[in-house]
Amino acid sequence: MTTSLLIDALKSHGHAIKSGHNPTVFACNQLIHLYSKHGLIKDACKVFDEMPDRNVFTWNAIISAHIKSNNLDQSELLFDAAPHRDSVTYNSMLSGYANSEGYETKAFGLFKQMHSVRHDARVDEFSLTRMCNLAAKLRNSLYGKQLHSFMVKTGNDLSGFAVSALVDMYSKSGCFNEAYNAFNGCNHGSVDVVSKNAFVAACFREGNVEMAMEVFTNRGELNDVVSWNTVITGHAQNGLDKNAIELARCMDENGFIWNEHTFTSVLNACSSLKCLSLGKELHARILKQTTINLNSNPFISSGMVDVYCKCGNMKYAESIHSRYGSNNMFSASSMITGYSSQQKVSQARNIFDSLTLKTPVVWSAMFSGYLNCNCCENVFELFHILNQQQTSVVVPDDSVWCSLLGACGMQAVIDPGKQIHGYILRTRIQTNVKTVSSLIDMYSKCGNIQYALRIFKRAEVKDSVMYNVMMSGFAHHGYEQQAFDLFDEMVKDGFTPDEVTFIAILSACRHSGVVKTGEEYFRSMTERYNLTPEIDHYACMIDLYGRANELKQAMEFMRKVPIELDVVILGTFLSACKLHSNLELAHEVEEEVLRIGGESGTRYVQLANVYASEARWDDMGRIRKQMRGNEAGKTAGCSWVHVGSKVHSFTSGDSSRFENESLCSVLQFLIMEMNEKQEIQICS
DNA sequence: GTAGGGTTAG
Repeated sequence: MTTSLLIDALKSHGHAIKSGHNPTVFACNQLIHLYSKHGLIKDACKVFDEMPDRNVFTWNAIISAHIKSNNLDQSELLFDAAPHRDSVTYNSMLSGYANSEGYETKAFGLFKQMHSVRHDARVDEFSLTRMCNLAAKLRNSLYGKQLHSFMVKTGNDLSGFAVSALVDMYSKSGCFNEAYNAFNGCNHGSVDVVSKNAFVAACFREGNVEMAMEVFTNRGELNDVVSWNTVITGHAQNGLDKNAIELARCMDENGFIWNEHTFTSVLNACSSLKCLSLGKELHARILKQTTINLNSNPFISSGMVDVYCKCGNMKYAESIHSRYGSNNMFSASSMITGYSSQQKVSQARNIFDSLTLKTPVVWSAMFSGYLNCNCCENVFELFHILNQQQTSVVVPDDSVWCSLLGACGMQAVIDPGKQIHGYILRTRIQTNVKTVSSLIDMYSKCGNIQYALRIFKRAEVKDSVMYNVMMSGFAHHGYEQQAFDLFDEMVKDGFTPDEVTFIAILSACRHSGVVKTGEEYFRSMTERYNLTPEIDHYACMIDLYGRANELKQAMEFMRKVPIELDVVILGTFLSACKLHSNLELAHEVEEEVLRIGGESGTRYVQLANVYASEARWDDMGRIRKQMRGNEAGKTAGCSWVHVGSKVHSFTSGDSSRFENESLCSVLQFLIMEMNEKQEIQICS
C-alpha cells in the first residue's frame, strides 16, 4: 500500500468514527495515536480539539504526538495544562527532553520533580533507563553511576532494558570495565539480543575485536540485523575493512537483508580500501534493491560519493553529489577532498562556495585541500574569510590550526606561525595532540628546532606522530644522535615505530653517513617491526650508500629493490655518481634513467651535469641533444627569504644579488649561525 | 481494551 493510499484509508477511518453519534473516548484516543504514527499531527490535533470528553490516555496520546513531531514546546504547554498526569505522561516528557538538543537541563529538572512530590508519578524503570540514555549522550559516567546505584537499590537493574541502557552508558562514557560487569552481572541465560548487541558494540569501541566476536558468536541464534551491522561497523571502525566486507557477505549468506546501516558501513569500508570495483558493485546493488535508494538516506548518498572520491572517479562522484548530496556536508567535504587530492583546487572551491551553510567539517576540508595543493596563500586567505564570518557558529578547530601551521611550515614563515601559537596560548583553547605536532613541525620547518623541542618536551600527551615529527626535525637540522636517542625513547615509552619513523631515522643516518647503523635500522624495519619498506625507504638507503661513496653497494642494493625503481631513486644514485665522479656507474643506469624519468627534464639535466662535471663534453652533448628532442625542461629549485612584505628568491649559483651589501652581510650572518651548531639535549 | 523505554552509521 502506498503512503497516499494509507493516508486516505486513515482519513476515511477517522471520518467514519467522528461521524458516528457517540465516538468513544477510547476510539478517539486510538485515532490520535494512529494519526501521529503516520505523521499526521494536524489531524491528531483536530480529533483532540473536538473531543467532548478526555481522559489521561487522551492527554498522553496528544503529548506524545507532539514530541514525535519534534514540537517540544507545544507538548510542554499541554503537559502543564493536563488535568490528569501519570508516570506515562512524565516519562514521555522526560524522553522528549532527553532526546532533544538543549533540553537536557529540563530533563534533569523533571526527573528531580518526579522524586519529590507526585505520588501518581513515581520514578520507575522507564524513567531510570531514559536518564541512563541521557548520561550516555552526555558521556557522564559519574551521573550514570549514581543512577546505577539507584537502580540496584530499587531493583531496577536486571531487565534487558536496564542492562542495555547501563552497558551503553558505561561504554559511551569510557568505562568499559563497568560495562563488562553490567553485562556479565546479569543472568546470561536471559540475555536479550539488544543487550548483547550493546555489549558487542562496547567491545568494538574498546578495540577488543576478539571479545566482540566471541560474544557475537555465542548464542548466535539470537543475532538479528542489528547484530550483523554492529560487527560489520565494528570491524570497519577498527581498521579491519576487508573483514567488514567479508562479514557483510556472510550476512547475506545467513539470509539477513542489508539495510541502510549495513550499506553505510560497507560503503565506509569500501572507501577506506579505495576499491572501485566493489564501489560499483555496491552502487548497482543500491539501484537494484527496492528497500533502499540513494535518495532514501543521506548516509547512503554521501557514502557513495565518498567511495567514488576516494577512488578518484570524480565524474561519478559529481553526478551523485549534485543530484542527492549537494546540501549534505559529508558529501560536500568528500568532494572537496576528492578534487584537492587531484590538484583540482578550483573545483574544490566551487563546491565549498556552493554551500549556503558551512559546517566545521566543510571548512576543515577546504583548509586541508588548499594545503594538499601547496596553495599556502589560499590557506591564509581562507582563514581571513573565516574570521570575517558574521555567525560565530564556526570557530577555528584543531584541523584548521593544523592546516594553517602546515602552510607556515611549507613556506617557512615563522611569524604567522608564532602568531597562531600565541593565539592558542592566550585564548587557552584546548588543543589536541595533532595541533601540538603541527606546532612542533612548524617551528622545526621554520628553522627553530629549540622551540620545537621545548613544545615536544612539554606536551603532556604524546603519540607516535609527534615522535615522528620531532625525529624528522632532528634529522633535518643535523642532530642525528638526538634522533637516534629519541627513537629509543619512543620505543621505551611504548610507541611502535611506523613507516614514517623509519624515513626520519634513515634520513638521520644518511646525513651523518653511518652506513652500518642505517643498515641495522633498515633490517629491523622488517625483522622486528614487521613493516614493508616503501620506495622512499629504498631511496634513503641508496642515498646513504651513495653519500658514503659506497656506490657498488648502492648499485647492488638498487638491483635488489623488489618494486619498480622510480625517478627519485635513480636521481639519488646519479647525485652520488656526480659527487664521487663515477662516470662508469652513471653510464650503466643512463638508459634506465631516461626511460623512467624522461618525461621531466630533471633527469636529463642531472645526467648531463654528471658528464659535464668530469668534462665529458661529448657525452653531455649527446644527452642535451636527446633532451631537446624530448622538449624537456627543468625548473630550477630555489630558496627564498621574506624581507618585509617582499619575497626574495635565490637559485643555485645566482650571484646577481650579491651587489647588494646588506644582503651580503645578512648572508654572512646566516652562515655564521649555521656553523655554530647549537647544543641541545633531549633529556630534561 | 488504549499510552512511555534499549542496540548498529558521520
